[in-house]
Amino acid sequence: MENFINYQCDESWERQVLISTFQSSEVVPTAKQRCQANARERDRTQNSVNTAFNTLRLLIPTEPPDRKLSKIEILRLAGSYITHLDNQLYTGDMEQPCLQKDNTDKGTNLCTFCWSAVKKDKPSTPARNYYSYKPSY
DNA sequence: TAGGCCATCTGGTCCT
DNA sequence: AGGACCAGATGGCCTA
Repeated sequence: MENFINYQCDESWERQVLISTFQSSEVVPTAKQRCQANARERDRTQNSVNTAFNTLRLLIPTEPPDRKLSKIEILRLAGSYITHLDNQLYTGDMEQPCLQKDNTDKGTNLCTFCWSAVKKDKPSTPARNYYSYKPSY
């Protein structure tokens, strides 16, 4: 019969708790390393991934500015916003709303950020009034 | 209550 | 060998 020690992470998930003792020299480090890896992965997700999402979120203009966005919304809107800025950079006209091809490739639509500026009925400065959020990507 | 979103765990792969 | 990164699975929470 194999012998091993049965560990579980404690309630704070920071350390191993000895549940029961058996005999096996192989299982012990594996369980401890697993909890350590879990902790590293939590830290990476919270401190690295989520911080990156939060940083990116701050660069996306919305109305209201603190509007809650999901992660997929952040990614999609960031892409749309980059396209919007690229269009304005390409035309060199910050006053003229930029156009984007729609998904069906059958025509063009006003881009999300210019659309938002128009919707706010402040056409004089569209480049600075794209803070409304329309959930179309 | 179903669906969306998220945090966490887990095992695999890659890198140092 | 150990850590970083990644993707899949799972369960909890929230909202329409």
